[in-house]
Amino acid sequence: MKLSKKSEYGLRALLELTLADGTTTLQRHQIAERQRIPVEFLEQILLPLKRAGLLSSRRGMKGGYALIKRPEEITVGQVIRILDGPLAPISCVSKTAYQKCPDCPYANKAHCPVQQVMGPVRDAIADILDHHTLKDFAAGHRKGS
Amino acid sequence: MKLSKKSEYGLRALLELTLADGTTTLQRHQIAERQRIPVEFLEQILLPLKRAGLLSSRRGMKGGYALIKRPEEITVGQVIRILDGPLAPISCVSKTAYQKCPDCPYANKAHCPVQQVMGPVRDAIADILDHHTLKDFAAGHRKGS
DNA sequence: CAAAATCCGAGTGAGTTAATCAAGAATTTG
DNA sequence: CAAATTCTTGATTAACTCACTCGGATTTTG
Repeated sequence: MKLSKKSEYGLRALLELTLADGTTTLQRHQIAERQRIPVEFLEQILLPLKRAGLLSSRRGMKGGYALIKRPEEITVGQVIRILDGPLAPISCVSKTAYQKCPDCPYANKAHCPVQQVMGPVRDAIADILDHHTLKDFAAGHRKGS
Repeated sequence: MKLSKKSEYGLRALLELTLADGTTTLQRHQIAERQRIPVEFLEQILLPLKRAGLLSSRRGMKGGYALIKRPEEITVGQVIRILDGPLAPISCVSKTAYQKCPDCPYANKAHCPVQQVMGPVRDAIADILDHHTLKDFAAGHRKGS
């Protein structure tokens, strides 16, 4: 039940980009400094987010990254799925990537006790993360500083 | 966000013990066979559960394991905490094992965006797992077979 | 005492995580 | 055009975790 550094950094990076949204693009090292993320690691986080269509990038001297979508259109769940894969705590209750447990003795899904507990857990997690957008994320932050 | 094999096996093992509750004690290999768990691995799962006071054991020829508490007194959350540690997806939102993230730039807990999202996630997970007992676990199973 | 069972610590191989490095391609500035 | 800056991409790595595995000690029964 753990959130990876990758996802954590990814969310914090997107937060920085949200705060700058519309005004400027941000460069790797700016994001990295502000959020204390190792630059080279950040690099490999921004790439999949770009490929997923969340942000754009420009190379060269005045390059950098910027959000493509609006903050209220990007959910935390989306980001975590891109960086870390399915939200489900066990693959047999995943909706986006269902997979039978190889050694599970319960042929019938409905009768597997693990699924009966973990199904609702998956739904609860997804429900929160898929309804929490970058906008909310940034809002909480602004209130603080 | 993943449930370990250890916890999964632990829950399945406790299910077997619940089904046998009152009638007999079960031995490692019986549990292992019925739930298709490697015996030696099962061993190191049952031990901490014993130390936590969930079950008793007897050594020697007519030995085995049995539940100490009643199934409705043991929650899934408890079991997972014993075997895998805190439920929280990130230590800074854990209630049983809070720890500041070493590199988090947000001094004030209330203003950290990560905590604002993950706090509710932790609560939702704990709420489900701490209200789901072994009795429920076994009930779903019985209905099936 | 011998057989059968749990107890317990240590070890191991594969895989994942969190970075790090280096070479390359695009873009802008002078 | 050349140099500087920045993103792009793939490879590599060190540390750690996961899922077992093993060997030996202890306890109980027959």
